[in-house]
Amino acid sequence: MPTSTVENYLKAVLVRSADTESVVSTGALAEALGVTPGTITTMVKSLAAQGLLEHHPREGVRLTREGRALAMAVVRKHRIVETFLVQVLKMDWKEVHGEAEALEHAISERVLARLDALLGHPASDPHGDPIPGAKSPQLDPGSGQTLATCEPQTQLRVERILDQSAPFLEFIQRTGLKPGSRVRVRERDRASGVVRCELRTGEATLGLPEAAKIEVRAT
Amino acid sequence: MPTSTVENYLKAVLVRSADTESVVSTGALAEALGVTPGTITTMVKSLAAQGLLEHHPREGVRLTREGRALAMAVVRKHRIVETFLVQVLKMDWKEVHGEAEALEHAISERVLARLDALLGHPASDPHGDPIPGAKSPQLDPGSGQTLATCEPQTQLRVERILDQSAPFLEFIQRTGLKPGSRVRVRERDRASGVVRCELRTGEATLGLPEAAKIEVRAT
DNA sequence: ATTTACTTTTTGACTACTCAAAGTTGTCAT
DNA sequence: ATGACAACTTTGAGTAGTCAAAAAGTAAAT
Ligand SMILES: [Mn+2]
Ligand SMILES: [Mn+2]
Ligand SMILES: [Mn+2]
Ligand SMILES: [Mn+2]
Repeated sequence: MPTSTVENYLKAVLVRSADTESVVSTGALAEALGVTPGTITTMVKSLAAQGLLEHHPREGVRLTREGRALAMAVVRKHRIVETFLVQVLKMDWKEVHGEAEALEHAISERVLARLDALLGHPASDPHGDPIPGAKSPQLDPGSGQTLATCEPQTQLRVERILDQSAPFLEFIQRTGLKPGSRVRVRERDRASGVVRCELRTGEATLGLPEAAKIEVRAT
Repeated sequence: MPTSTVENYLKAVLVRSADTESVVSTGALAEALGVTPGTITTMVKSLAAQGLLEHHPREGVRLTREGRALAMAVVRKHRIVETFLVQVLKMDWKEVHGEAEALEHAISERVLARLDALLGHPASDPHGDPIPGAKSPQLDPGSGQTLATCEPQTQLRVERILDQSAPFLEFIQRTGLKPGSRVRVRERDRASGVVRCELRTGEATLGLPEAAKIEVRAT
């Protein structure tokens, strides 16, 4: 069985890989995992020796099929656990990430299947991130549209929150925006970078960089 | 934060300590934890250095207040998780122990409190083992009566299953006996060691050693 | 073609946990 | 007392994961 360290490393590579071709730099992994660059190099060589990824020295790292499958299973656990914590245990969706970070390594396939059934086989987690299927292990296409790039005045639905840092989740919680919310961009000022949105419960004002972190889809 | 290894060691000491006075032998711990005796000696010295237990060389080991509190918290998590797995996820009560063995180290106090509330603050787990309270951290008094020692012909209630090995759980599952079951001992043959019990759904026959592993209380 | 700055890798060291095998010690039967 | 034996501890070694600091490579700026 892979250790939780190994699972965390592979997951970090997965969520930072745009496509199957691209490599992820060791520096980015060091940053993401909160360890020194030397540690990444050491670990990456060990993971490569185990056939979980390819190390292209001074270039970066790419998952093998096996490594990707393992990482995807971890992501699936993480997102189902988050969904459970929010929907069943009624926890705040801005505090579940940390809990899931530990639980994703302790949940067996058997328990996972039960949770998934209890939740009605959800397609996305509380942040709007897609849950890779049990059999169809594929990751997010993503509409690519955000509040910063969408057509103004059209009816939109918030799909997912791209930035899941604590301060940003805190911020949008106050605006009332969350996955599933209906919104329409009222006005977007190129110069000042202000985006004003109308939503069911009132109005929200955010800056352009913030608007870019909220993925939407036309309805 | 203590590692899960430390938590498992302390828990193993706790559940093998009759009272606060008695010591647990390192050999018993090696057996229980599935490691060599030398490993226990090494770890025990390290735990003693951390103030979690006292090591009396060649005698045994005793938890400190701090070590006992930590171990009790782990037992509480273990038993609440088991209860959750059975009551909410409808898992088989003979397969939840292994799952809880891992989850007990990954559940935060916050999640624990939510689970506890969801379950209605249960007093005992699916095997009948008492759940130490959040504030009143105390462990099982236990009636001490078993199907092997109780008064025959009286109305009894199964309190807990003392032997939780897979084969025994498998066995009593077939008999229909489980915590909460009503039973009456019909006949107990000293010579052959056969104990015949009457229960709601029929009759169960077990050997004396098996009967000793089922704790009951008069109703 | 050098220099500079930045990233990545290497090296040496340390903690936590574990085992196999050798060494001790306490107890109990002679 | 004297062994003999079982239980326990010590020793030496190995894996996994980590860091600090030194070394090496890359690429852009001069
Ligand atoms: Mn994790
Ligand atoms: Mn999420
Ligand atoms: Mn455990
Ligand atoms: Mn139990």
